[in-house]
Amino acid sequence: MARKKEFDKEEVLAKAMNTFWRYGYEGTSMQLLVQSMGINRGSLYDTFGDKRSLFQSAIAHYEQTVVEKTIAALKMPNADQQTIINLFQDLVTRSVEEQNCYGCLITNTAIELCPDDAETQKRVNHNFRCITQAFEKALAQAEAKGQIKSDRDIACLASYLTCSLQGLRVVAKVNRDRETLNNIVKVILSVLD
Amino acid sequence: MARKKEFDKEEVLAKAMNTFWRYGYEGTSMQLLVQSMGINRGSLYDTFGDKRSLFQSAIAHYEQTVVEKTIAALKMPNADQQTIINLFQDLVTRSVEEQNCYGCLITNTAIELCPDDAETQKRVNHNFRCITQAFEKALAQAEAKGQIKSDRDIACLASYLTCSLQGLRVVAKVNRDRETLNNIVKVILSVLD
DNA sequence: TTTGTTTTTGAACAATCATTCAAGAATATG
DNA sequence: CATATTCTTGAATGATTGTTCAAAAACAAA
Repeated sequence: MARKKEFDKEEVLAKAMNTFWRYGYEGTSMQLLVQSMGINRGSLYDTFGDKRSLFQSAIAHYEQTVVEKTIAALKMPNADQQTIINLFQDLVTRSVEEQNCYGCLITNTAIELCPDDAETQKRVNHNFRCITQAFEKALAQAEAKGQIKSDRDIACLASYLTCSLQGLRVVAKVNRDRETLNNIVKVILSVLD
Repeated sequence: MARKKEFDKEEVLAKAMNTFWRYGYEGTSMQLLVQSMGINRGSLYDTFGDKRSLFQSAIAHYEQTVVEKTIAALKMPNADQQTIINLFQDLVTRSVEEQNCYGCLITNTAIELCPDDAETQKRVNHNFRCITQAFEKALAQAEAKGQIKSDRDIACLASYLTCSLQGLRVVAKVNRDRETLNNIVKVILSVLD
């Protein structure tokens, strides 16, 4: 009964996500978004609301795609200690090899907008809990397999791994030397022995 | 032979530092700086140059004051394992108790401006190395006292502690629950046993 | 084809951005 | 006191900020 949208909503949202990922919230102007998303100003506001709303949508999309993909292996029934090791080693590899290393959108957002923006803080917090829970699942299975001593507190270990992940993302922003990052990961993971 | 400055340069620089600390680089406008520093626009530009220059000065001042104060204990001749433990526990206490918790200016800057801004990246990198070196010194003395096994690689442990510090600052931005942070610190420090 | 609805378009908005500059005020030296 | 130098002041700059809106275009149903 009316005109059709000329663009795919999810597709342009992914582009907005990448722009925010690259330049941060304050560093991304609506003009830049118009260019990177490839749609008109009006269409942008009509579809996604104002800048803040678009950013929230972009974060949500990041959680559903990038984060979900990263922790998918941890949620598998066969996840164990090796899965955790792989996750950290993959992060090092990606940090070193990818030319455009923007870090993690969630980490970046935590630093830039929290704790001033309560809604965003809630979102980031929820995301950290999701990651921690995924670690818990893998850790529990690792313990069942006898890879981890049964007297260890799995919840604490999981929070620790999430924290270590954030630390690595900060360090990798300024130092992308493979050996340095590998050495750090070795020590991080030595806790699991 | 001329008029005197009506303000103390270091004093107003400290105010600028606090503003950047609170709002980030992009989030801080020159208007806000004029207000928070309490000097006129012209005086600001005349004394500190443009926004970017002022920011560099502010970071340098942060390193010389806040960071230096934090790692001073690690550099003492009697520094050892307990000194490291205290540093992490103090960070938790401050994160939980201080109403205005802006995190660490260096961490915030690493996330916001690196790796796009090469000069800033260099500066942050240098700062991380300073912290790591301070950890190394304390670790070496801890090893000499027999608090740490002699087969551990102290350089790796030091990089790891710096990384963990960054991770904690990210987590503390969104979760200021004392127990959670304490549990993470316990695991972080368990590496030193 | 006409009508009703939605999307696209691009100009326009006021507000804020970083930066500049000329004029006035203050101080130290001659 | 006169002069030279520096600092302060506040208005003004043009560019960019996020946001709005009316008109044109496209489509589906009548």
